[in-house]
Amino acid sequence: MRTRAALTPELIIDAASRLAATAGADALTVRRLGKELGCDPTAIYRHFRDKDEIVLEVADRLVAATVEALPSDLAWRPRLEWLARQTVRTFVDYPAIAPIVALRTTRRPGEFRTVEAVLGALREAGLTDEQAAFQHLVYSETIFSYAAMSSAYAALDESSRQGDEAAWSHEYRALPPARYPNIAAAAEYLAEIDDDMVLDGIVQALLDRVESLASARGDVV
Amino acid sequence: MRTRAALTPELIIDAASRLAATAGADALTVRRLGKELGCDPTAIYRHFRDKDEIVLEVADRLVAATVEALPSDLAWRPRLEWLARQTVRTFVDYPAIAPIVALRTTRRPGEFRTVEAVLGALREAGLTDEQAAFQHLVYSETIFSYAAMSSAYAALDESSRQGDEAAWSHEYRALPPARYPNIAAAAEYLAEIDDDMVLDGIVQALLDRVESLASARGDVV
DNA sequence: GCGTCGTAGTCAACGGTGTTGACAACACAG
DNA sequence: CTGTGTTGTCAACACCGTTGACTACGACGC
Repeated sequence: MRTRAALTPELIIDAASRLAATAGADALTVRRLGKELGCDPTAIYRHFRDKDEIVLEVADRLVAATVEALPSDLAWRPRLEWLARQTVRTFVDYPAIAPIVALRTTRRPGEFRTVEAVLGALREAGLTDEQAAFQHLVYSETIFSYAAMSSAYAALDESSRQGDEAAWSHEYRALPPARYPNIAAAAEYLAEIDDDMVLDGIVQALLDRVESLASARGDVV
Repeated sequence: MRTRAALTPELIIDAASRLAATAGADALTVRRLGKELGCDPTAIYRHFRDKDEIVLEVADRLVAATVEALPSDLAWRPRLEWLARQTVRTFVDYPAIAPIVALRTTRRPGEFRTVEAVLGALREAGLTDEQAAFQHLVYSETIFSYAAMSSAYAALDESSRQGDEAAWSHEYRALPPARYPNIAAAAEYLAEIDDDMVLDGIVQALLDRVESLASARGDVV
């Protein structure tokens, strides 16, 4: 049974990436990985200590691909806007690894380069090194968490998602206005807001704050 | 075996809440729930269709308790700041249900009252109904995602968490400055930023934006 | 060329998860 | 007193990540 090419970390990560790209947050399992590679599932443990290590590797690959595609000819603000949108898109496309990327530090090249890029944009905006360090964390934790949540939401089964959307368009409108006056006033608008608009709103708030910090500093100097 | 009080949805949710309050994201399992109640795990399925329904119920109870504790004598801005902090705290205390609350609409009383409270604060700030609807989503999605991520992070095993903290204080400082000039400039500050500060930074950015929208509107009128 | 040795793959198994279907025991209505 | 329907029990299913024993292979020293 030596016809198949020998297993390598490279091959395993490739297969894991393919699985993670398929729908469903639980698409990436060791048993499926074995089937995809045409070997016994436990053979994988000869090359990786545990599943976590595989997921971190796939994660960093995605992060690296994202920052690599970052257009360098943009000003700092559209650059960070692009990065936020692309991050959410990548997370939604790879639901199996999204939660891991969001809360773990991979400590791998892709992450280093992303941190470097974000810090660069913030310093370009005119922040001090200390401000840049802080706003970097504010920006990336916010975007990462939001992307992870979007991803998890997109990976929900159809029925749960439909229920959630119906809530905004129907149930919230049907609440008694006497007890919920604010909802009554806002209900007609709530149903029309989609995810992209919310992300835009978040990014705008974060980057407005960066601009105001930068200009305040500019005034002092 | 009828000495034990008969099972009710109420009793089950109580037990589930107790389990969810213990450490670990996977503290709440059907089998443990059975043990806690002193009955066979599958008896629970006589009262709830599946585990998801239980988790949603526990989740809404927490949301309700949070909004109930909201001090009403605060101005709109400190009120939203309090709500954000308390939400994160609750999520961290109940790691088992945090991811669910963050991305699902529970469509239950606790959620309604929270939405009502946030919308009320935003309208008080001076936003139009449409702006309030939009900023409500921006605020709550951001806070919920961030809280869910904090919760998941807090529920990590000690070793992973230590690795992550060591990354900021050691590995990022050890990167070659030639290739990572921005990280080199910011490294000394990165290690000193803690989670509370980041949350403050996020909330500040969001609410500054609300204020600027409100004052822009005030100018026009 | 032969023996040895480490390693990569296989296999069975463990303990865990949510969930289902058959069965029994009870409370209650007629 | 006899159904009847609800409620708890039990065994089982199909998964999950992971471990330990076993085996077959390639490479190396002599």
